[in-house]
Amino acid sequence: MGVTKTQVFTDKQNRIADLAKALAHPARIAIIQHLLKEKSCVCGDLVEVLPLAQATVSQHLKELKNIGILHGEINPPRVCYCINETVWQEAKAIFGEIFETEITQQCCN
Amino acid sequence: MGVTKTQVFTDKQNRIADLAKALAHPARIAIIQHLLKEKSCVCGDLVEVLPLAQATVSQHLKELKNIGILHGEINPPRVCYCINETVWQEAKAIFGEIFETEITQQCCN
DNA sequence: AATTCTCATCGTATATTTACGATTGAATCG
DNA sequence: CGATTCAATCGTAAATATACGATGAGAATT
Repeated sequence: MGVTKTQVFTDKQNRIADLAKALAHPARIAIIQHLLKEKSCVCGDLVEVLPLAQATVSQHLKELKNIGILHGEINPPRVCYCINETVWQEAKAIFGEIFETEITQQCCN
Repeated sequence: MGVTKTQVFTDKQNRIADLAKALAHPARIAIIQHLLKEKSCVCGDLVEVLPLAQATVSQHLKELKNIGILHGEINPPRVCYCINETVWQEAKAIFGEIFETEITQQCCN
């Protein structure tokens, strides 16, 4: 995309947007769903589950790691991924806060 | 970005990703927050609130309209925007479902 | 009819995203 | 040591996103 003018928004707005961006791809949703459901969280398993090349899966994992949602643990010769509970709770709270708002106003009357 | 291979993912995974993508920019978060908080939802008000050009705001509004989160009501010479409660509830349910999952497994032990 | 107001759209420059093959790095196995 | 395995990274092509000035469309006002 182009350059997002992050500096003109609040830290919180930027954080919400970043967390949402991490969820803004079906492959990453699939990765998260898999990690929530299965015990196995080895990278190779994800490559089998997802119909994407290994390099692409690795790239998606990197994004999820960068935002903090996942962390990987090297367990040679494999790498085990799991959800970072702290960030997961943060995301849960942030989205929960947004959606808890009741839509009171009937706009445009 | 590149081409997302949407056809290899489930409809639900794609829908979640699309809704997340709508939230994946601080300007759109700011727009939604404003619409949740204020009564006024006229486009011009948003242009004043956001430190972005009118064309840019209009573009963000269009994206939120496309995904269904907002709808606009022409009220000459203004356009009044409001949150589409149906889609809002859908998003609330979808994200709620994801985050309600308990993280049981202590991965990589 | 001309002006003004509000907002959408066009055109465009630039940056980022997605995807994949190829390669590299690290560690185990034979 | 050489071969193999697993995963990250590199390099790259193509598509998409962001931002903004300029222009266009529609309606009310002067």
